[in-house]
Amino acid sequence: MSKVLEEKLEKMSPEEQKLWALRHTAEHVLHTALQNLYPKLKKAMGPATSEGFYHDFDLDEKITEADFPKIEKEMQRLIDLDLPLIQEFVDVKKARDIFKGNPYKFEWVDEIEKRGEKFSLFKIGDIDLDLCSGPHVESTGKVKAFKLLSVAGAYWHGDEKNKMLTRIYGTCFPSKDDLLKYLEHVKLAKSNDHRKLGQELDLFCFSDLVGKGLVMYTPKGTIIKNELQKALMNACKEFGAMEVNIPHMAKLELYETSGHAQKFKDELFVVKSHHKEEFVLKPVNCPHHTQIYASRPRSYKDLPIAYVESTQQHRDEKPGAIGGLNRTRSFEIDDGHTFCTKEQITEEVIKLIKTAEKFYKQLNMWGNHWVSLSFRDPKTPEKYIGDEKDWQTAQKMLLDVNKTLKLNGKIIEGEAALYGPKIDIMMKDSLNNDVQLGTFQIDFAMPKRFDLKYVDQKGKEQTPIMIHRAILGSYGRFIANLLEKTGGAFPTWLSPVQVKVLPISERQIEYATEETKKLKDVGIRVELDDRNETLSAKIRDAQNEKVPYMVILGDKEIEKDEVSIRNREGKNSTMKLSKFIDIIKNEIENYQ
RNA sequence: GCUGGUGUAGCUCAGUGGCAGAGCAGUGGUAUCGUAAACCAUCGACGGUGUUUCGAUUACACCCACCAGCUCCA
Repeated sequence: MSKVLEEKLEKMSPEEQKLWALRHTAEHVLHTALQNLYPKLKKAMGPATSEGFYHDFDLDEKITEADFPKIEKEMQRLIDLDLPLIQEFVDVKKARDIFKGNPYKFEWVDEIEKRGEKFSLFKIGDIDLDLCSGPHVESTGKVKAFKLLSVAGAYWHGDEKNKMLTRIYGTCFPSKDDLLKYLEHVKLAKSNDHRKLGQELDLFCFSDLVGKGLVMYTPKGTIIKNELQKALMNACKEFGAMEVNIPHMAKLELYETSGHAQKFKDELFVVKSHHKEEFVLKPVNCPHHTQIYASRPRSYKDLPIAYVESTQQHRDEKPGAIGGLNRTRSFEIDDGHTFCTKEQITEEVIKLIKTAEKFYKQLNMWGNHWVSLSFRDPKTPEKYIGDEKDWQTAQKMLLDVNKTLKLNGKIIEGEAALYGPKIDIMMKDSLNNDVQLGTFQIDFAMPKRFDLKYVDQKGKEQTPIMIHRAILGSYGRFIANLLEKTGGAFPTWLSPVQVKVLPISERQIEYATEETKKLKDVGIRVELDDRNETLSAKIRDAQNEKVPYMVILGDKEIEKDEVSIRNREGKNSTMKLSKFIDIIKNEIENYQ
């Protein structure tokens, strides 16, 4: 068994290990069934995953979901035969003999030979023999509830230079009940897809005329974005950050100096001037911020200097990478850079992450996340800039921060930024994919490349360190995630419409207009539903819009000079309008 | 960019090699209504460009957009 797999299994509970073995067996059943149905197919590889399993194979014939019933039937046949899974060990020669004509398995054989491990094979009855170190359940009959989910392409070894194989995803559970529950859960999560909710709640849109991956926020979506921005900028100013503002383009030279141009040249938008000049739309803000820092001499007494702004960035992403609000070609982020001494780094990062924690907690998002310690991949040093020693120092600092703040971060090698390691706040989206929101990055390299300086106590010039940071990251991604978590029922302070006034009949419209104005005058976002509809219809619509409060006005309310309040949970109460204003104002202020 | 799929009205969905259908929304009316959909009428669409065909929304090709996955993500 490979070291990686061994470590992975060690971390699992006995139940998880059992499920893993079951899914792994289901995967063998899948590839055996495929081999039976498509004799020309070349098996490549297939593991169990946290959600199920998949198998990658090479086949000229096209396979679509329409073929699933046929494949599932063959799988069921193998399951019904209740074939035992038997482990065998062979030598190199035998292994090469068995997988003759299959370059993928040959590669595994070479790899295993190089590692000096034993050639372990698993046999399903007498039908299938595959290179595999297990573990498995004892027989195919143990696979009680499985389902094929989707078919997709996947590069061999995950490298786009390699051939694209066909991948079939499936899942498997100990019982039919568990499987159904899982499928139901997936369906529910998909119904909370931010793209669907954004359309339904009228928050943002796209246009073919404007272009792919270019989002536009509607008035309601803009309210959410602006409220987040206000709250965030206030939070940042609490620890002394100063707002700055930069243009959306710069000369290519700026990014050649920072190192971005070399690494991301295919993703830069180029803007041509009529004066023989060429600019690029800014893909990041750090280089601009270094130039604000560099605009005057700095003393150690000035440090740390923290710049922050909410601003758009533009990246010409590969078409296949674009989707919804999670990856657009123009997006706003809350970006900031702290210039400090080496000694100040840890304290500054801690301060920033604490700010983020507070911000996420306000929105009930702290706890849904996991923390990635995104370190560099020591195997591919060419992907990064800066000194080896600085990287080690920075990564050590992030480990300390992780420990101090009990972030429970996972080290992910290869996820670092070009110039330094990061601590990333990660969330799951409605499709269970990881998305990065907040990020905190230590950068020794860029200040050197821009030749940034400060004067220390002894009057000597020193190079500062840069901390790149975003608390919520991209507003689009953040709003998408918040939408998927809340189903669109935003807290009152973020709700585009906080109160909807519903007169019961035409008789109350005049009165309702006055009450609406009173609410508007105290800064509450309120709408009057004066359509010629029944109360039930108005409530239904307001409910679907996820409006936190409805103010219902009929003859009774007018007579008593009171309002009837219905919240979006369906609870009713009656009170004076002034009292309602106090309650809602209080709720909004306490949130922020 | 790659593999596979999808594209019919603002939204959700039918349907067809020969006049494209519904529900909701919108608009005009009637009812003046008490906590999740009143009633009647009415407007509105085959993503684009070519090809085959007497005739293409339907078949084919290309383009565009969207979806899932892979790759990428400063």
